[in-house]
Amino acid sequence: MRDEKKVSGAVIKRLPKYYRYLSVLRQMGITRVSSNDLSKKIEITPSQVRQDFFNFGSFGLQGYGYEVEPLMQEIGNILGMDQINQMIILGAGNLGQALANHASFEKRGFKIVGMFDVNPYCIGQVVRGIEIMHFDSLAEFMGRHSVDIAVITVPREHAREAADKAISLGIKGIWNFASVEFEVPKDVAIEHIHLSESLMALSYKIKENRASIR
Amino acid sequence: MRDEKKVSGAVIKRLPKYYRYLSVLRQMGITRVSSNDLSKKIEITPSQVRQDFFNFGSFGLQGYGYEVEPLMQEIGNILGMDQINQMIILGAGNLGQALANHASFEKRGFKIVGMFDVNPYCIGQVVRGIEIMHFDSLAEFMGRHSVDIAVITVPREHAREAADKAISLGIKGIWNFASVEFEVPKDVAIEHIHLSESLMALSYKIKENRASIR
DNA sequence: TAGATTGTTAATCGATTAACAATC
DNA sequence: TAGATTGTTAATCGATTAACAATC
Repeated sequence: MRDEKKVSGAVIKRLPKYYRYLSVLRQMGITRVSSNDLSKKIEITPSQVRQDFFNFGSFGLQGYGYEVEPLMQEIGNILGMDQINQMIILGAGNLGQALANHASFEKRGFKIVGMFDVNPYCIGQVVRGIEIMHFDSLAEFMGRHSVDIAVITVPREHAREAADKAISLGIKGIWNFASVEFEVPKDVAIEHIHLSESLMALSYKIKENRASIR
Repeated sequence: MRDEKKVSGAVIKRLPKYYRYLSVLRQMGITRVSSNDLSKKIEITPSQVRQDFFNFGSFGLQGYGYEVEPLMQEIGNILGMDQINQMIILGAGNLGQALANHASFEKRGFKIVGMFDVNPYCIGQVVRGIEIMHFDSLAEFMGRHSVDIAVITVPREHAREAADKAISLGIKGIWNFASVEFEVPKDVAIEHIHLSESLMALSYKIKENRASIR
């Protein structure tokens, strides 16, 4: 890994795309790929593919291209797919349960180990083998388990509180679905899924398309 | 609106953030805000706030700042919040139902008018007042209703098929939750929510944090 | 070897930031 | 009027693209 200079967010956002497409190629039995092939699928230039990889080392062979399997492995390692991330879901409502049922996360090494809520109605229910526990037992649970990621699917007004609690208990990353932005300590990673922002951007694009037709 | 030159995606992504923060200010009864105030909350520079608005016109008053209410109105209009977008949900599984239950979309003018699936078990069920219909009746339904947006929450392998169907029936925008990327005609807008990509980016950040601690 | 394609440096482009005149 | 803050142009920075030598 080229040390020191930090890799830009734009590059990181593309890595999973490479990873996904490489897994498709592998499934198709294709063992070799060029930066040109990759670039077409991800809709960027071949230059950028090579520039992106260059941030982390050299994974190809001049005059030949890249071996699919080892390249996928390398990118996977960069992304941390070589280790399992244990997750808890804070907020076992519709969205929380939908995420718990999303089998493909587990295939990628993201394992849900607990779900928490305050609603007495859903506590004790079992979703995909995971029992929904009361939020009050979170501290005790995290004492017994090594949890890496907290998924925040509680209502907006409780999001910060849930995140703060998880952080104080030593969480490493937060995957936030509540439409609030909050600050976290530098050593806690955070990714936001802002559904309504995405929807508003879509609305903008639709409006723009309508305007350009007229 | 400054015509001709297309507004960059980065700007569009920030508009909903301004909009959201303005709605918070309004709720707090604050009527006036400066680019400096706004910039602190969105974590950008005051320059960028003004530059962003400059793409669309001038909404402020020199020496004074911006009136919260009218500014929010303007940004809302740019984003198309002045009209209602009718949505259908294709795929009434956990995620589809979670989105249907997400009340805040409707407050922003995104109205779910139908849900579709192929699973006989869920067809006929009613979620938040919306009956789940069979996918086969989609064409007939869209003939009777004016639908703007299709939300794709079917499994990955059926995503393209569902999108193609909706496009052929005249959909204006696609909100895609399936982890596949597909091409759509230029006059169809699309926004992707790539959950596993976000999760992988989170994994990267966590790994990076761990590395920098050592 | 000849052809191909990477790794890597240099050039370009676009987005962000700075500066400041306009003006409330 | 004096002070403040926008609107807008110019400077800077970073990311993307191009180019090409290295080399398989």
